[in-house]
Amino acid sequence: MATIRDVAKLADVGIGTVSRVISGKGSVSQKTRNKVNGAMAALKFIPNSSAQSLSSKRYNTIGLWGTKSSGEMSRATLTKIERELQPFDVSLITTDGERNSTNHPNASRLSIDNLVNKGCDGLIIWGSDMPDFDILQLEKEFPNIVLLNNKVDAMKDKSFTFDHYKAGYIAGEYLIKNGHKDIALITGWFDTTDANERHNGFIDALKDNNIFIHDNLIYRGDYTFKKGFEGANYLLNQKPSFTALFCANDQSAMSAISALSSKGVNIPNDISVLGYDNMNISSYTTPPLTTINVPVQKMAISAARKLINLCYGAALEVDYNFEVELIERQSILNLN
Amino acid sequence: MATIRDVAKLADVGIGTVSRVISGKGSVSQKTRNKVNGAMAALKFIPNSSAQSLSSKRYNTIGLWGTKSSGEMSRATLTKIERELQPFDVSLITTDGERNSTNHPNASRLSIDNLVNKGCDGLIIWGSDMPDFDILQLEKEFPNIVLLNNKVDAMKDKSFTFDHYKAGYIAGEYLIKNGHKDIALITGWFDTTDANERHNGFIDALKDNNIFIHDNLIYRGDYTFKKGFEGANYLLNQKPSFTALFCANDQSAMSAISALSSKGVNIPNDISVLGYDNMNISSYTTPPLTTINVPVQKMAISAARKLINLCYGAALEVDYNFEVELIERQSILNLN
DNA sequence: CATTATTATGGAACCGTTTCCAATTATAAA
DNA sequence: TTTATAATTGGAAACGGTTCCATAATAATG
Repeated sequence: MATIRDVAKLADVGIGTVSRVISGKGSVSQKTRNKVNGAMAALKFIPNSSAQSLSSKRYNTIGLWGTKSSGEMSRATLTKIERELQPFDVSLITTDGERNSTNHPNASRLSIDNLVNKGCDGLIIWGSDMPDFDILQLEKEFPNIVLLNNKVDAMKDKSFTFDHYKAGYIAGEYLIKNGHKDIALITGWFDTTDANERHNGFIDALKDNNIFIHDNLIYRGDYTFKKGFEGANYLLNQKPSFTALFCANDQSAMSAISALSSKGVNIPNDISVLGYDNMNISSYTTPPLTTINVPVQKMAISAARKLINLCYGAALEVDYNFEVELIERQSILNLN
Repeated sequence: MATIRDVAKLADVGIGTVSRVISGKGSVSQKTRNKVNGAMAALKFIPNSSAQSLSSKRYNTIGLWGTKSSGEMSRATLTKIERELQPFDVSLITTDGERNSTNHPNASRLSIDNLVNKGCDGLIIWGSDMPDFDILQLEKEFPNIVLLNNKVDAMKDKSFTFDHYKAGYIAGEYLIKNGHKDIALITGWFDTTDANERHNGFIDALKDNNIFIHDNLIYRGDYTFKKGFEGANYLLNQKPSFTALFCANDQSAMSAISALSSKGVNIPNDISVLGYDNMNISSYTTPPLTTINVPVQKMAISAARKLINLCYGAALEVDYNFEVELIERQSILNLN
């Protein structure tokens, strides 16, 4: 591997000059620049990134921290983020982060420290698996962080999320508007603010219309296909019966549809199903799923841009307003 | 940030000793070791990774190269790989790689070089989007590479894939065994050996039973939901009619089912659908999809292990035999 | 043409490790 | 006790860049 000194020797200039040509900073005459570029090409010179980082304290890398439960952490979204970073020659390190637990009360912070110590200029924290307190603490020590699909009030300009309460409310309203009164629920976990707000929004919408969900008709799921399937089977055996089912995400909705259909239930004629997320699959369930569109990818893009801004100072357009929207397809029957 | 010299001073030892304590290599008396550990803790010392890489030429990072078309490059598989790396304190850099095209005849190689120059000890190349010739060339310059879901004959010990031909053959045989003679196809792209072998295996199985697919019943897809949907609609309007449809992957199968169902076609009574991949979703389509299980995650794990072995010498158990298996669910009708 | 401001340039010093060798100390053998 | 051997230890040199400062070359000014 050729070093900057080899290049300097071949081009018959000083190492400082070579460095200036590489970085584009400082002034170099056109003539010398050409010489240097020629030498670099001849030697197939590639700057050593460790040496660059060591002396410049810039890593050209950003970290992404998220846990399994950020299930939406789909490859597609990662790709969107990578695309934003590419023009700045920044790459992405991903982690399979850990959330805190009783055994490991510090797990999330530790897995983040690992990432940071690896050397990254900034961090995207995906999802709400890290307690607000820890986030604020982290930000003090390492300010280049950005939250994706989570919000901390003291960090408004670094939070990229949308109104989960409103989303839940819209979902509830929609079912009511379509004449449903007997409603069942397959929930997700309740350990994130997101999940709670969404749930509250939904319940409030019903409440505002004097509709209440019977306890028997709430099934505690976990966003997986599996629980959606089991949940639907469970609910089918409950009293009272119901005409509409709201699922915490599209995955559970899809598997719920599958479970119901296999029991001879027709969707939406017998039971309507409403999803949440608007994943790719949801256009292709049978029948196509009516769901709430969550603009994850847009949020991801803005989060990435904000982080680039924080880390490298580039002034990029960043959006903070992400609208939730109900996507009507064919899994809801209008009872009116 | 404390440096190794700060630690040395506080512990009243030489920097070499500190380094030896950090790496665990070389001999240090227990007494000194304790002193040093104490000093490191007191100073919250964290070794600077750039400096380590610069002087040791070890990056503790491996790169993953794959393109969009490696659609299976799901988050779940990434996580499996990360899990294998974690014990070695190695992290994963992902790229949204580019395949070669007429405009960019060297795109794949360039995007790989970018990754390598970033500093990684090894590389996983996912899918068959890079021409064999380029792979062999790359291996000469950078031998720490491993192929996932692809095979190059001269690199048997670095190739982690399974017999795509056999998989295709099994698929074909299964349809025949179930009495199907009028068969339609939604294919993927044909620009990878995988895809071709799978296709050939399927066709050969039919051929061996004197069954031939009518040209009208082959729809050229691209593994997306979209094309699966369009393909199914297209095929429905073709003559001759068919009783079974084989899709190049589960995504197209799922959307094909959706398209067919929405036209009033009953699966499997009117038309049977066979998928390929055994993705998570395929248990939860309506009806659940019969499909070919492709052991991507197992392959990924072994690929990661082999790479760790190449890069860091650790002797890990590595598997090269990945069995394909037909998963019977409810999307195929037995006509016999 | 002399003087001043501006642009170019070379290279030492530094970033924070690892590695190696020489020197020292401890241990075992004689 | 002496000598040979092994275990520890310190620190210079090296890894390959960036940065800054002193100096040289060039351009602008009066």
